[in-house]
Amino acid sequence: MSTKQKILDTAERLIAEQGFAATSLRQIISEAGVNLAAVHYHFGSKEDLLDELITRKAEAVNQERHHRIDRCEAEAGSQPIPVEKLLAAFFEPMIEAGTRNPQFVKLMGRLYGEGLIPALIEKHFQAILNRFVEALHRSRPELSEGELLWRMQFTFGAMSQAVCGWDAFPPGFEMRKDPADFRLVMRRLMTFLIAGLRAPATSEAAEEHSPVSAGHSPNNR
Amino acid sequence: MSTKQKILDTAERLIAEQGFAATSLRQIISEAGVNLAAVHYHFGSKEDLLDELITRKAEAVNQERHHRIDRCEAEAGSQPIPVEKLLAAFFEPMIEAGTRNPQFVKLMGRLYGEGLIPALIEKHFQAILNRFVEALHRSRPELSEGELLWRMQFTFGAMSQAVCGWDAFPPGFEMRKDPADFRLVMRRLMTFLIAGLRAPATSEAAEEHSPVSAGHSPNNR
DNA sequence: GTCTATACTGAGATAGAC
DNA sequence: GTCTATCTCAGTATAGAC
Repeated sequence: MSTKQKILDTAERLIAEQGFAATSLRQIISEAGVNLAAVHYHFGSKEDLLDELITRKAEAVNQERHHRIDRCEAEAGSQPIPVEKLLAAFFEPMIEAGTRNPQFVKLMGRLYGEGLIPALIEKHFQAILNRFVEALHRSRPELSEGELLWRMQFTFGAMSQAVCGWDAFPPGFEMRKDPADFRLVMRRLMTFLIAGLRAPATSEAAEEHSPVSAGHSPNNR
Repeated sequence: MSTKQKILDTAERLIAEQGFAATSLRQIISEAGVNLAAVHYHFGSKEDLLDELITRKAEAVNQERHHRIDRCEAEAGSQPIPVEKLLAAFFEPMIEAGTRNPQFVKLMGRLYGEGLIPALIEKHFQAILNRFVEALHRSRPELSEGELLWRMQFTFGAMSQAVCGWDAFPPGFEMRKDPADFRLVMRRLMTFLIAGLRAPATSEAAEEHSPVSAGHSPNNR
């Protein structure tokens, strides 16, 4: 295996396990059995190494996402795409990738949570995110753009916690794991997100006495 | 103002703006106008400084959370607490704190996203999280413990993105901000989360062809 | 083109003078 | 309580071996 491959594989594993900031280049090169300067020869910097890691996996996932949304739009004709189909188009390619290689998806979740390197997010996900939001806008035209964007933000926040797996659980809960595998967790995530995205619009009027429970009739559950 | 106070205030501001990893002690002491060793004298380490930051604000918020859940339980008697009341009991104290001091809430959101220092999360939030999950369990007894814990995880993932504010938005979307203030965003978050937490249980049976859209009838939206 | 050795700057941490 | 000096380890840069 080439030096470059050894670095990429080791980095992917360690960053998925520990996060980006917590993983030093020296740990990576030590476990990969290569020289420190080889990293900068092949990648330029730690951040550029991360960029390569994302590129080599995310491109395929994002292409598949575009194809699935294409198909949804073809099926729907002039109708909006149902929210659950849109979510499936976005998440299933990631789930497939994660089933084959859990490390990569975990790495992506960590990066999103760490708020890492906005330029990387932009470079690799700007296009597909735009498409997702615009399709969502057609599915939920009664939502303001502001509310739509925020729901997207909530969606990816929930996702990032989901794909990080049990690692991200608060200590004390992690011992209560059930044997849920990755795909079951993803289905639970979809259940949660579909309901959240389908929720009626939040009233924009300020409400002094019940400021945070707008848009819901007070019933049980 | 005492050296200790100057360090705490400057650290809170900078960490809220930049994140924990991205904020160096040297930047903090430079802006606070104190000596580097003073940080270690007063706090011991960068991590312990963070601990103090959390302690001085989170205690009050968590106490208020306990009081609100107490009141909900008293009102509900032997009945389960409705999900939206439980969420309000958990989030409104944070929203009040964030309205008075946006920096602190933003800092907490960043920490949660960064996956920072599980021991800190455990120390400051274990008790209240347990209470939240147990009350949620009574409200949604038909959900397995696994699904319940995951929904809690999704909930806090969404929350962490929400309180970080527009800072966490992918570049390209941040320019499309509407003038949503903190309280409106929080109400949108509640709308989203209440719907997600109320969603019917996800079927645990493996489904080969529609693996991620279980628990939902295929209708529009 | 690839990789090694080594040095540079800035990070957090610590010992000890005052 | 405070500050200087110093330690180790991080990411980075470069000169040169092969």
